Amino acid sequence: MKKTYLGEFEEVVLTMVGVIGEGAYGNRIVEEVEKQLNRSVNLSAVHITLYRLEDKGLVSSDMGGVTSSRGGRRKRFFKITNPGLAMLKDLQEQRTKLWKLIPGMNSSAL
Amino acid sequence: MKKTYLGEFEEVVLTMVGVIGEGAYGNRIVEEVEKQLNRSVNLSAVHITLYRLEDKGLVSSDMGGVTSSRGGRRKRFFKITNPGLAMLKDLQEQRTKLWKLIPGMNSSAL
DNA sequence: TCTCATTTCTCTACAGTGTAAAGAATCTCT
DNA sequence: AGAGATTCTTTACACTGTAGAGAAATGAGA
Repeated sequence: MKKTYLGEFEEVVLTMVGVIGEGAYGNRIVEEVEKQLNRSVNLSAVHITLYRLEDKGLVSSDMGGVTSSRGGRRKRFFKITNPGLAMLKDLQEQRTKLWKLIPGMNSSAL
Repeated sequence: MKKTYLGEFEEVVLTMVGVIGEGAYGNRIVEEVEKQLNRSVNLSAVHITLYRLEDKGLVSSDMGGVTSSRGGRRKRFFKITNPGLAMLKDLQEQRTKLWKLIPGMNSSAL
């Protein structure tokens, strides 16, 4: 649990963990980012970012069971914490407020 | 004009330039950030960020006239460009879409 | 006009974040 | 037990966040 500041990609990953809900882990998050944002990302970029989020207390993790149908290392599952959700809400509130003050921004898009 | 990626503080500054509209310059932006986000920022942090935004073509700048009532160096005024506004719109659209997918997020806050 | 105080911009520096690549660990199947 | 598959972990470096020092330009007063 370090600073409370959140970088751009950290916010993306945190958001995806929230969107996925149960069963969020490395490759699943990569797929979700590519599907939702149409943006290619690296698996280890996601992992290192998840660790940083965990250091900040915004996500928590535990190792999954040995239920894999196919071979491979055990998955580490992540889920968003209450502070993590609160941070997303703060960002949401902050931005919606500001967007309404910018001429040329379409408020009805909200 | 370099990459198109936008960091967290870069987005804040870009947004403020959009909010202020006419007459956005260093100290004015500092004040606006502290007022809107209740967050203390350094003047040179704002400046270096403005230059990076200008490199990316998201804001443009020109020097102000000699109309200062009190002494001091001339101001450099910044304004948001069309690509800059388009980027904010993209971010807005992207996030509102994702927020609606997260259980526990209040969509009515939008 | 010269110096001073004021205001703002510019440069330098370093920690934090974004991203990729290489490698280690652990599982299933034969 | 060995081979292949899948995922996690470590290492590394460019980009972004932030602060501090200092240079430049303007108005006021001696």
